[in-house]
Amino acid sequence: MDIRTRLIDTAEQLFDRHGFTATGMDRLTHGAGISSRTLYKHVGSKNRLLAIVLDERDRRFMRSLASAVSVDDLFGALGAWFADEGARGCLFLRSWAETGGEVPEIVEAMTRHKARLRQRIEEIVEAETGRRDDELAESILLLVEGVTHAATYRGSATVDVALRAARRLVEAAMV
Amino acid sequence: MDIRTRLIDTAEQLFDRHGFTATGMDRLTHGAGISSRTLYKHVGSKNRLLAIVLDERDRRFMRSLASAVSVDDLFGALGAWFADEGARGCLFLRSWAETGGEVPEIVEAMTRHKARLRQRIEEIVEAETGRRDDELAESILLLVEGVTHAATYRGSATVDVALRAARRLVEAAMV
DNA sequence: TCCAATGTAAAACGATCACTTTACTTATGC
DNA sequence: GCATAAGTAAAGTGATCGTTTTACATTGGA
Repeated sequence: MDIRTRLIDTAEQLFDRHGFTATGMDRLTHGAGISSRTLYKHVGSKNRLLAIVLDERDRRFMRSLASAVSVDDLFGALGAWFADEGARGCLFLRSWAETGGEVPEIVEAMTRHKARLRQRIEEIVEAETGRRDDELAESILLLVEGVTHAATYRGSATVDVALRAARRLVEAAMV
Repeated sequence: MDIRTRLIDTAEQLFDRHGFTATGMDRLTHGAGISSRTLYKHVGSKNRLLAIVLDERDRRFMRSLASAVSVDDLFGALGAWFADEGARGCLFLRSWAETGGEVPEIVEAMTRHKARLRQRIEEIVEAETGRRDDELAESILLLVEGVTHAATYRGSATVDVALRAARRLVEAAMV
């Protein structure tokens, strides 16, 4: 496995499980099995490493939603994501908050991800209902954001609740 | 103003705006205008300070929901909270995640708060519909959690979207 | 009046932070 | 076959971390 990939995977896990600031560079180098010199050659700084981690996570997350054409698909994919990766809240928002919104590259990574997510939901809603519906898309976004955070303390059954609520909102918007 | 109150208020603002780990003890002592010796006499440790901050925030938050008997009241109170305090995501979940779920007193403060929130929503739903409805309450919780986090990047108009979605779910549950 | 409590300022604690540097080894490609 | 690139281990950078301690000032109640 490529050094850079190994580093980014390790960093994503450590940042997600223990927090960004709480994760020291030595934990990262030991975890990835590389020297600190190599780490800095590859990613330049801790902040930049986080930005790269977030971009990579965004790509992987969006890939998991790639084939979704209904809210059933959407929440199915979310449930699979939580089962695979765990549910500890949105890493993008957590990274943004932990750095006080003061690190531009992290603000941008968060903003990019959220814009893509919103766009993807818009597409799914259009595929499901046959027309654009901003209000419905925004409501579904709220349920997605809600289940992402509620699943951390109420467990994965919350995904089913979110799906049923989404279905109700779709039905209500169809008439 | 009481020293302890001043300390807790200062800590809540700094933790919320800049993150828990990123906030050093010197920022806290300077912010509250006290010596580090006094800080430690009063709260014992940084982790304990955070736990106290969270408990105090929970009391204040619950007080802001005290008179709510409908989803209109609920999301009205939420909108007022965001307007007063800003919207940077749930401080309880953020604190829990930043400390990796490894600090018992913070895990407990988060758990207590979420249990109270869930209970309060259950009561509001019962007041609105005239009967207990776990599924509806859980859906409203998802919208509350959703708007808490989506408002950080989509602004306060999201509160209205959440309210309209909640009304739809209430209507759908009434028939 | 004097003891105890409560506060301050400031230094010291050892640990750890992100990051750089030095000195050396190991591959790779022309 | 030899320069170049890419890696290692490990020491060192100065700053900052959370916390404790020392030495001293102020104050309120028995």
